[in-house]
Amino acid sequence: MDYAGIQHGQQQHEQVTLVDKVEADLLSFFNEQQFKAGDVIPKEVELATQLGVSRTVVREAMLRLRMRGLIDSKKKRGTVITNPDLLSLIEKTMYPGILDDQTLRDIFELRMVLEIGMGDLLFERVTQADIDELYAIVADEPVNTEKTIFNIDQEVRFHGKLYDITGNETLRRFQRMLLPTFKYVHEGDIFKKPVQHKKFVSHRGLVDVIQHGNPETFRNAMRNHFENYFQRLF
Amino acid sequence: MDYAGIQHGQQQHEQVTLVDKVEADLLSFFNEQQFKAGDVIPKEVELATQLGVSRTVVREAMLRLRMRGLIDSKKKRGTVITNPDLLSLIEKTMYPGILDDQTLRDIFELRMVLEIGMGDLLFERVTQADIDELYAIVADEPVNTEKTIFNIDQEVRFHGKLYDITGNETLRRFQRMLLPTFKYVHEGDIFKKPVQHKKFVSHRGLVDVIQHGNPETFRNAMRNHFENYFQRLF
DNA sequence: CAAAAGTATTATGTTATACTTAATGCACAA
DNA sequence: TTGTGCATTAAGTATAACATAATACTTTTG
Repeated sequence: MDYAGIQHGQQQHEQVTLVDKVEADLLSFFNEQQFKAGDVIPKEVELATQLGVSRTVVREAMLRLRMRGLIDSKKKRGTVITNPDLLSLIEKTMYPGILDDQTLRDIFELRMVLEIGMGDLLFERVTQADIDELYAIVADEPVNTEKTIFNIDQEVRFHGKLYDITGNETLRRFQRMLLPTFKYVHEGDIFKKPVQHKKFVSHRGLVDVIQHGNPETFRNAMRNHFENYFQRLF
Repeated sequence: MDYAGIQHGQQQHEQVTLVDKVEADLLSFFNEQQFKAGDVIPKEVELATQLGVSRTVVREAMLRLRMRGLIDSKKKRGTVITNPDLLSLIEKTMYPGILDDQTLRDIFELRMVLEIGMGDLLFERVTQADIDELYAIVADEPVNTEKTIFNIDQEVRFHGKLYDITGNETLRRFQRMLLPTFKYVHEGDIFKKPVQHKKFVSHRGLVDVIQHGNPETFRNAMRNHFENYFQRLF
């Protein structure tokens, strides 16, 4: 594993700027002072003079911290430490227009990996009410003809419910985060050939497996459900 | 799904600041102009006058974009569009001290979901060289006694290699991102009972499956490999 | 005397300007 | 042709001043 040369931050050209240093300084300072959520930190000018830099630099560094959800600033009250919200940040970045095709493809794969692998969580936490809801969702679907019209909203509703059932909030956040890319993939031309919307295992089939099967049969069913995507990707 | 009230950005107090607007403006501008990686964007002063704001505001907005890996600035050359670096940002924020226990538990589950679900990618892209390398890694491991000493570095090497094999860069980044939490989980007391380090399926067993099995048998083997974790979580 | 209205203060948000630094390109010399 | 050096350019940094909004304080008024 060659991690050398990986640019970890925002500065791809080795330019360790003053703001970078101040950002790190502030972080270690907060750590030293054992600041916890809600605590007010010194005002910008104080930090600036104390660190021997201009207020501009301090502001830019704090802007980054604020962006990472580490602090929150209000007008007169000053700036306070907050609990970081890990994923909200990526959620914003994750809009597909700016992602290159390879990353989109990666994300699409990632989605399938998640849904195939979630079997155990699903079976551990699913309730009969959940299953009923899933049946209700698939009941809305058009009759299972050979090639049903692909309905993206149905798709999202169904698979979204699966994520809900896992009870894993982080997982659900990830799904919400990846969601925008799916529509894009379906509408775009990531796949060479158009996606066949004939499902090997239908949504209804998956619910049946959840009702009567076990994690292992679910994994296989979900894998089969994704068959045409896999064929296109590989 | 109730998305109302979700605080999406960095400004928790509804203060939509000028920088926020300019940030969004710049993004849509880049999108309009169909900028792709490598393209140079107008210089700060131009953008400032064009948008009718001060250079400072433009700079702060661009600082955020740079932080998100969307642009990269050099001294004379100006600022260019780059492929967004989705995850490096979180990687930095993801240090476990600030995550609550539930999130840590969620992340741990997520890891297992990923590794169980990655079977198909693995088999599609694994080479004999990869398998040899995996065998080399497990060869370093202590002899498989009933309760082997749990070696976190071995663990990381082995499972990290699996992520590498998938050839999915996004997936690998996720792993690197989640990595710090694993050590924390093992050292901390997330689990009620101490983790039994006896593996149901050993690392060597997994390699054997990769050599001779298929995605389905791999998923089951990996599930089994995680058995003691599952027992502890559920 | 207490509640409301108004005023002062304060810390962040924003603007403007000037200076510093490093990379690029061009010109001139070897 | 090659290489050195200077001018130029655009980002990085610094400073000062004003705008804005939230808080604290004071005054008015019932």
